[in-house]
Amino acid sequence: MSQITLTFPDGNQRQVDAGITPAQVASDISTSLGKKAISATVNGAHYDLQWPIEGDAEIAIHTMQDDEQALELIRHDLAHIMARAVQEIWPDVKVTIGPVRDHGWFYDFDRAEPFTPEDLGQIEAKMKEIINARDTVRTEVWDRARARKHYEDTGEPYKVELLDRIPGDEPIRMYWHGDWQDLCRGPHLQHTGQVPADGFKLTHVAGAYWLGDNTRPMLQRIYGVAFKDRKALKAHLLMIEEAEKRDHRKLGREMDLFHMQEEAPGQVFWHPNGWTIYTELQDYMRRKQRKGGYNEVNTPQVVDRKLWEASGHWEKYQHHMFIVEVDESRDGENDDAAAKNRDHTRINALKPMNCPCHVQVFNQGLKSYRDLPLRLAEFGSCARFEPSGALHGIMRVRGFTQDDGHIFCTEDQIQTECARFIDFLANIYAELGFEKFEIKFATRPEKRVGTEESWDYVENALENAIKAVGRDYTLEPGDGAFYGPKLDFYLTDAIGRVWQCGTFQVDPNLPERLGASYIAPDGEKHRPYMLHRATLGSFERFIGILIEEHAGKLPVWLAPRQVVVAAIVSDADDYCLEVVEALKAAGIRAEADLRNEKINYKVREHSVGKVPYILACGMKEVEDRTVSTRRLGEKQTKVQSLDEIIAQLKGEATPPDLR
RNA sequence: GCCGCAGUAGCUCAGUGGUAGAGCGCACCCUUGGUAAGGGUGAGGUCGGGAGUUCAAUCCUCCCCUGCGGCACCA
Repeated sequence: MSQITLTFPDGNQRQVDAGITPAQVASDISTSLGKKAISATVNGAHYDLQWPIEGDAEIAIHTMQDDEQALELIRHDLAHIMARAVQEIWPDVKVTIGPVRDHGWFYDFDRAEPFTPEDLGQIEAKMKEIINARDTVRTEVWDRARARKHYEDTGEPYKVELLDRIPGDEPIRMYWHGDWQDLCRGPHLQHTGQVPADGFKLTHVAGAYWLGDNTRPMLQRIYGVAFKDRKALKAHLLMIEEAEKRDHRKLGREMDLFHMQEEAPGQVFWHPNGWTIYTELQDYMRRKQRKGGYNEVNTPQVVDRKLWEASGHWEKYQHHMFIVEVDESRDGENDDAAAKNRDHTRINALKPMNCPCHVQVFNQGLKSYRDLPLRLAEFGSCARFEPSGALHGIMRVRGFTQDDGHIFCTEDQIQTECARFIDFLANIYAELGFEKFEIKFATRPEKRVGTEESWDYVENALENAIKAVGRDYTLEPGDGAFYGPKLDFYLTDAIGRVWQCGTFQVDPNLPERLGASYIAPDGEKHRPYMLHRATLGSFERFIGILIEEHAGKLPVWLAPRQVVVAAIVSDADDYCLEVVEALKAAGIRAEADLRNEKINYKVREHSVGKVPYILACGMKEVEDRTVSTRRLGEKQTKVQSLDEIIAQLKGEATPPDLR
C-alpha cells in the first residue's frame, strides 16, 4: 500500500497509508479526539470522517468547537433525522431533499395530507428518540445503476430524479443511520447522538414546489432551526421574537403611520404621520436628484393600450396590469343616438412602469447628441396587479411610487453613467443609515434579444463600473432582463428577508420599439440606450425597511412627530403652548400634550409612540423659561433653556444633505 | 397563483349550537400628579361576506374576500 503525507494545521506532518480515513487519523492522535471528532477539512473540502484520503493532503480535524462545521453538520444531520422520523411515523411519505439553510434546515416531503402543528410535536419527539439511540452513521459509494434500482424498488421517485441530476463524475453516496437510508453528498456526523437533542426546534410547515418549479407538484416543507445547545437555540428564538417587534406592519399601526384594508388590497392609506415620513423622504430625494443632474418630469397614470402594445408590455406584462375600460360615449350630457351606437370603448391600463412615458417625453422635439446623457426622473405612481400571495405589508404592494429615472445616452456613456449611479445610490443609502447593501449583477438570460457582441459590451461596461467605484457584488448569471443586464441593490428587513430596492438596467430595446432617436455628430439619426434606474426603488418598500431598520426610532429629520411638549401641571399649559409655538416657528414638528394625565403616563405613551424628544414642563420650567428634555431611549433628563433646545433640534431636524 | 393557518370591540385576544367577554384605548367625572401606565363611571360588536344544515349558527359544512407563514412570481 502506498504512503501519503498528511499535513496538519500546526505544520506537523505524518506518513500514513493511502486510503486512511479522517476518523482513523483522529483516533491515532488520541482516543478522545477520535470520539469528539465530527468531520475534517481535507485540502479545503469539508470531509466526512469516513471518506478515504487517497493522496497527500492538508488536513484539519473538526470537533464541536468549530462552529462553522459543527452547525452545518448538526443542521444537515437533523434534516436526515427528521426525514427518518417522518418515514417511521408515516411509512408511505416520499422523501425529497433537505438542505441546510439560514439558522437551520428544511426538508420537503410528498404526502397526501399536509403536516399539522400537532404533527410537528410528534416528529420532534421521534427525532429525539433517534438522537438518543446514538445510531452510527454509515456511508458507502454506490454504483449509479444500483442506486437507481434501489429507489425504483422502494418507490422513491424523487430520489430517482435526483440521481439522474447528479453529474456523471460525482460519486453516488448512500448514508445510513439505523436501518434508514438516504442519498446524500455528505458529510455527516459519526452518530446521531452527536446532534444536540435540545438544540433544535421545528418551526413551521409550508408548501413548496418540487425543484422550485410551479408546474411540478407542491410538496410539504417542514422548517427547523438548530444550534449547538439549548441556550443558543433559546437565544435565537428570543432574537426572532425581538425582531418581530420591529415589523413595519406592527409599528405602522402603533405609530399611526398608515393602514391597509380589504377594499384596496396591496395599497396604502397613508396617515398624517406616515405621510410626513414619505414627504420628507421625497423632498430629500428631489434635492438629491436635482444635484445629481436629473430633470424631474411627471407623466400620466392612465394610458391607452396602444402605447403598451408599442412598448411590448401589452404582450409580455398584461397579466400584471390593471386594465381600465372606458365608455367614452358617456362624455357630456348630450344624448346623441348615433354616437351611442358607435363603439366608444377605449381600453387603457394604469401604468405599471414609467419608462414608456419617459420615452414619450424624450421623443418630443429633436434631440442632439449634445443633449446626452439626458436624465429624466419621476416620482412615478405605478400600479401592478401583483399575485395575491406576493403581497406583504407595504414592502410588496400593488400601488406604489418609484423614485424612477431614465437616462438616455450613447453606448460609450453607459459605463460612466453606471458608476455615477452607484456612487449616487451609495451616498444616499449611507445618509439614510444603510452602510451595507448587496449588489447583484444579473447577466444575459437564455431568452434574450440583441447580438452577443452588444451583450458582451454592455455587461463589460457594468462590471467595469462596479469595479471602478470599488464595490463588491455577486454574480447572478442568466438573471438579466431579456433586453439587457442589470444591477440590483438589496436591503434586509428585521427578520432577515432580503428586498430589492435600487436597480440599474441597460435597455436598448425600448428606445427601438418606441422610436427614440437623437442626431449624432454625423448628422444622422441614432438610437440612444435607455438606462432604467431607481435608487430607493419604491417609497413604500423603502419606508418599510427604514421603519424596521430603526425599529421605529427614526432619525429626527424623518420622525413624524419630532417633539411633544408635555405639561406636568395644568398651570404650565400656557407655557407649553408657547414652547410649541417657538418650536414650530423654528420649523420643528412639535405638539403639546396638555391632557389630564400624569407625566409618567405621558412619557410612557410618547416613548411607545417613538417620539424622539419629550420636553416636560412644570412650574420650575415656567419660572426659569426652560424645558426638561428627555431623548427617546434615554432615562436621563436634562434641563435646557428654550434657545438651547431649539438650536439643538434645528440641527438634528436638518436632513443629512443640508447639514 | 399554489400549500397551510387565521379573521370576534379601535388594538391584543378569550369564548359558546340558544344572538358575546377581558385588558388596553376612547368619553365623562375625581385627581394637579416631576419623567415608562393614579382612581371611578360609561359608551362601543350584523362575531370578514354569502349560501347551506338546524327549531335555533359567531360556533358545523361549502363558496368567496382579506390577512399571516412559506413556495412560485417580481420582463
